[in-house]
Amino acid sequence: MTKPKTNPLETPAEQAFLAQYNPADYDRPSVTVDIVIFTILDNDLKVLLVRRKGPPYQDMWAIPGGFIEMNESLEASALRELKEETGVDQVYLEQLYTFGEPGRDPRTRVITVAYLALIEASQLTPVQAGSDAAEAKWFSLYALPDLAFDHQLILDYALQRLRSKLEYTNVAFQLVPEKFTLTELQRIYEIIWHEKLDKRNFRKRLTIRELNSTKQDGDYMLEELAETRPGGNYGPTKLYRFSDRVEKIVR
Amino acid sequence: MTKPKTNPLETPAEQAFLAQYNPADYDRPSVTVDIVIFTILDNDLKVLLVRRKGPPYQDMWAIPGGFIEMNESLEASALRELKEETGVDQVYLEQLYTFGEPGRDPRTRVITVAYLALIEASQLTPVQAGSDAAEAKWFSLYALPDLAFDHQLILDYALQRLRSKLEYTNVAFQLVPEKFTLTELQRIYEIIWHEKLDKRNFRKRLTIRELNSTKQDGDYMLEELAETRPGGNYGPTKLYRFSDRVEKIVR
DNA sequence: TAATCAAGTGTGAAATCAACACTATTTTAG
DNA sequence: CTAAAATAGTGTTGATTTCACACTTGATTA
Repeated sequence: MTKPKTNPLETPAEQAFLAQYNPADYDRPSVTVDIVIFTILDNDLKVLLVRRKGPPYQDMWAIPGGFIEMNESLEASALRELKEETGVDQVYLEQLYTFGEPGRDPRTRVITVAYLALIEASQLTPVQAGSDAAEAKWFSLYALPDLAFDHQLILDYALQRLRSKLEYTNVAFQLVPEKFTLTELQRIYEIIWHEKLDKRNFRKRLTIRELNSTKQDGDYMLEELAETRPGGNYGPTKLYRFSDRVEKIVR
Repeated sequence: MTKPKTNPLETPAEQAFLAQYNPADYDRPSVTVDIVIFTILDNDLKVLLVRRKGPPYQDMWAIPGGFIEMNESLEASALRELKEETGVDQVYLEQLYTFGEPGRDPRTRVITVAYLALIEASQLTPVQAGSDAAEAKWFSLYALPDLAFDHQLILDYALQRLRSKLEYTNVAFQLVPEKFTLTELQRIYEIIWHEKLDKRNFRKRLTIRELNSTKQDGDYMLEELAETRPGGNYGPTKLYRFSDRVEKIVR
């Protein structure tokens, strides 16, 4: 178990000795948490990037993140970073993948646990979205700058995950305001998948998934409201909402 | 970005300073890799566990694993541990999840990157499977002992992943010998899902999936052989094999 | 007030899924 | 050696799901 050496042959005595070793005695990598934060803004899928203030990769854009603290869970760490960057803390958050190639940070060995967060645009105050005090900016996923470290890889991974998750879960709900029209919901899918969907089939699938999913845990309910969109739209425009917003989807 | 402190307000000068900090200066957790190794043995789904030789959790069973080395990728680390435990190194290996709750190891902060490995029973030499030099043993997933650390949680997670992966990929191929009958393949599914499948539907789905999947990357081909099983079976027994065994499935 | 724009709604053909039973061949037991 | 037992192998039907496809209604805007 507690084998710090590659040597495959050890006497029982050696094994017992090694097993008692304190893990704190060994070389340890740094561990960071990076968060891919997606939102839908201006009819486009955007990701939040921050500009690096110092080397390495000075002035390049990067996924926000930081070192974990010793008494903090990975998820708490991700939430803390997220709050620091966006001011928001009620979001969908999911662990994505852990990247740990030895050369990925030129300074030292850094292992990063990547998270995926979805936040709804209206939760962002204009200050956070626009301010450059922290020099953070939303980028379209289809017009990205060169990224620091292996962050392009992480982003690719995140997009892939988001797309496939959209197929069999209700994560899209996290990207839509409290009240919305079905057309707005459809746009979310179209933007993320980058393809046009058929309106009638989309609505049909929604009600079918609705019925199937309701039997499960982590419920939600697509609820038709009596209200109608105040202004700015055409035709009859029913509003909907999700009565039980999903806190978190296990997988 | 490179913020080791929680203090959310920093002057630009402070930020620039922090950005230059060497990550090696900070508190670092220990990082381990744990591997959930599944195989099918005796008509049952088994996982390899090792008995702990020292505290904490002395004498309890645990998922094999160990500390990563500083110049080794996470995957290489997992492969090394796998080879040490089983002698096998040509296996399906997939990153599962990273567990990092502060209290999960009583000694110090230990973050573990869990991997899932599938190995085919015939690749195991009787020595590794039976020897207790390393005190490793295969346990049925349906008759597990109490496990050290949060390893039960990791195992639950792994089983869940395996089951769902079986639905939309061909990972089962990793658990079957070079040549096999369709009935044997079906048993793999039945054992893992813990439910009986319809023979005709199973075979039909196989050929359908076959046709669909072949268009993709990471191809495989279910190939019918002229041979027949030498002995020990009833009826006509066609043998099959996968002509291009899958190295690795991305997800 | 006429023209434009998006909302909203149903059907049929094709593919997929789920349930279901018998015959042929080999092994094993008497 | 012959009968009984065990497993291999094979299609059809009805139900469900998927996909393609077009017109009417109502609000906005010129």
